[in-house]
Amino acid sequence: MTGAWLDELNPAQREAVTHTEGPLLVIAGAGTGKTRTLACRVACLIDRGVPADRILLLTFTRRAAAEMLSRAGRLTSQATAGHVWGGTFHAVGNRLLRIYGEAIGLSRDFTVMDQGDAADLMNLIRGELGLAKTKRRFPRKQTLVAIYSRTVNAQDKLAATVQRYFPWCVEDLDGVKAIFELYVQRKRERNVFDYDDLLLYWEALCAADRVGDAVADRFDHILVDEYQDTNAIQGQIIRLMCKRRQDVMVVGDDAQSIYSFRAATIRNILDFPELFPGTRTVTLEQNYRSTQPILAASNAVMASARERFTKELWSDRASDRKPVLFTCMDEDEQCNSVCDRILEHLERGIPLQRQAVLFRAGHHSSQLEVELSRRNIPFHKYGGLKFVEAAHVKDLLAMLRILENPYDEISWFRVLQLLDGVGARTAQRLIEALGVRRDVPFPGTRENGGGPVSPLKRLLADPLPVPPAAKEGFEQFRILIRECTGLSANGNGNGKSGTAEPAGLSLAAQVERIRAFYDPLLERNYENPAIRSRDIEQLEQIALRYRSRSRFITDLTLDPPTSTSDLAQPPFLEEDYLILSTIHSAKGCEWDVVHIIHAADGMIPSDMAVADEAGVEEERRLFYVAMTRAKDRLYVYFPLRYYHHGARLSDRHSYAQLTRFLPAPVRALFEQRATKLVEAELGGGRRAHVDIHKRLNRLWED
DNA sequence: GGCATGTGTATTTTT
DNA sequence: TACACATGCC
Repeated sequence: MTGAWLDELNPAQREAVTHTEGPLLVIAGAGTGKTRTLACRVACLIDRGVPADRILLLTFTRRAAAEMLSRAGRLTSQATAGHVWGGTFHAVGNRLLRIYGEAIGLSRDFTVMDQGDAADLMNLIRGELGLAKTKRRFPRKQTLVAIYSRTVNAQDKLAATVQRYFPWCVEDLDGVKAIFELYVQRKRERNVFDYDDLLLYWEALCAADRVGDAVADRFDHILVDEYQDTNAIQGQIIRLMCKRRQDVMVVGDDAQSIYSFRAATIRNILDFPELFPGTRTVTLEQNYRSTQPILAASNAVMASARERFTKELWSDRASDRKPVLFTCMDEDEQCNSVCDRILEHLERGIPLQRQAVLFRAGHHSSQLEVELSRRNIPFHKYGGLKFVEAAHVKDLLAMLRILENPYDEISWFRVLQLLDGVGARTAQRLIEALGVRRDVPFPGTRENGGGPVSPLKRLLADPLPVPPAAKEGFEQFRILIRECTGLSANGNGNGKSGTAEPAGLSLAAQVERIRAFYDPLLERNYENPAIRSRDIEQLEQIALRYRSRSRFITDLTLDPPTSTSDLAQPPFLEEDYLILSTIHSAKGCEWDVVHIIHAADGMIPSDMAVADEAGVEEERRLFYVAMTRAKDRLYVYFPLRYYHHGARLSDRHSYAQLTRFLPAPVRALFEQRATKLVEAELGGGRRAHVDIHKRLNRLWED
C-alpha cells in the first residue's frame, strides 16, 4: 500500500506523512517540502482507506489545492484523489452553506459579492445616511470595507479596531457604526453574502445544535496549509470542525506570516498545541530550494526579527554565488538593469518562466512593464488589478447576478445605470418599484405560498417609473430579461411556473445574449471598447465550461482569474513569459532566478506600515518571503533616487535609503554591485570599487 | 434629473 | 492614477 515515494522523504517529513491519529502541527520553514508533505499525507490517508471525500484540505488559494491534489493523485493507486474537498476557507464555506445552510435559516441561492461590491453597498448606504456631505471628509468606501472586514475577521470590537488600525477615522466612528448596521441588514434582506459572511456563517453552522455535528462529522481528516495566515474566525472554525474527532493537521511557518492586514494572527499556530491537547509537533528544517548563500542571507534578515520560533534552515545546495545587491541611479536604471539581467539569464538557458520580479505593491512594477513591452519581453503579472475588477466584467456579472438572485440590489443598481438615460436617482426609484428592497430577513420561501413577486416578473409586467429619455434602452433590457429567463409578460414561466429556477436559456446562451445587448452600451460607456469586448468574449468562453449559472458566478467571485492572460487559450500558454508578482501573491512559489525591486525604505518596508513595530516586523517577514523564493540566483535592486510623482519635466527628486532590513552585517553576505552611472556620480570617475562602496555605505548609515 | 467636466486628494498587500 | 465631489449645461 505504501509507495516507494515514502523512502524519498526525510525523517521529519515521513513522520508527518505517516502520523496516524490526533492533532498534528507541522512547522515548515520556507522551501522545506511542505507541499510535498501535504500531498503525500493525502495520498497516504487514501491508501489507508480513508474515503477521499471525507478528507478536507484547506489551502490559501485554489491553485495550491489543485496542485497538491494532482500530486496526491499521482502517488496513490486509488483514482479518487479528485474527490477530496480542497479549496480556500471561503470556497469551502460557500459549498457547505449551500448544502447545510437551510438548517440555520439561510436560503440556498444566495449570491456572493466581492470586495468591490461590498464597497459599493457601503457607498450606497453612506449616501442614504447623508454622511457623504459632512464638513470633514468621510472615510472612503474601500476604507469602510477594510474596517468592517478587519473587525469581523479578528472578532474584535469596532472601536478598538478603528483606534488601533484606522486612527484617522476615529472621529467618524458613529457614522461608521450606523453604516455597518444597515450594511449587515441589507445583505440579509437581499440574500447576498460578502467574503466575511462565508466564514461567519460557516462558524455559525458549526456552532448550531444538530447541524453543527452533521457538518463536523462530514470529514474524517482535516488538513490546513499556511496556518500562520489564518485569522480568528478561521481558527475557531477549525476548532469547531474538530469537536468530534481531532484528526487535524495544520502546517505553517511563523516567519512567513504576511497577512495580518486580513486579521491573520500568529496566535493560531502558536496556541495550537494548547488548544489541541496531545498535539504532535514536527519541524521541517532542511531547505531543498535555495542555495546555501541565498539561505544565509535570508536567515540573516530574519535573525534580527523580534520574536520567532527558533529554527535554523539549512541547505546542502552549495554555491559560490552570493546574492547580488544592485545599486542603480534611479527607477529608470533599475528597469534597465533588471531587463539586462533577465536577458542575460535567458541567453544562458534560463527560460523567462523560471524567473520572477517581485515587489511590494502592485503599482511598483508599472514602469518596468513599460520597459518590458518596449523590449518585447512577454510577461504575466500576478496581483494588482484583476480581471473581474474591470468595470465591464463587473457589468456582465451583475446582469447574471440579478438573474440568479433578483434581490441583489447592488447588481440592479449597477445594471440599471448602464441604460441610456438612467442615473443614480432613476435607478433607485426603479429598484424601489421593482420590490428589490424588502424588510424580510432570510428570504427562504419565494413566490410559492404567496411570497413576494419576483422583481424580474415585475420588471416584465408592472408599469414602471421610466423617464422618457430611458424608454428605449429600457425596452431592450426588458426583452433581454424575458429571453434569458423564459418568463413572459404576464408573469408566467413557459415551463414549470412559480419556481426559482426559470425555464430560460442555457448559461452560455444567456451570456451570449447579454453580450449582444451589452456591446453597444460598452461603446457608449467606456473607452477602448474593443479590448473590453474581447474580455467579454473570453468570459463567454469560460461560461461554456459551466452548466450552472450559480457555480459560474460564484467561482468567478471566489477564485477569480489572476489576470487576463489566465484566460488565454493553449497556444498562448506555450509561449515563454516572465513572472511579475507582488510578494503576497508569490507566496508558496519558487523560481530559479528572483529579482526583488525597490529595496528602499518606504517601499519595503512600506511607508504605511512603519507606524508601529508589528508593522515593521511583518514587512521584514515579507522581505524574507521574497528572498526565499529564489532557488539559484537572487538579485536585490536599490534605486538611489526617486523622482517626485507627476513631474515629467521637472527633475525634483529625493535620495532614498536602502531598506533597513539590509544593515551592514547582512550586506556582507551579498555581492555589491552598482551601475556605471552610480559609480560615476558617487566616485567622480573611475575610482576603485572599494572607494565607491565606502561612499555608498555612508549614504546608507542613517 | 442626468451627465460631462473639472478639481483636489490620497494609506501598500487578498479571499 | 483613480476616485470623490462640485459645477454647469442639456
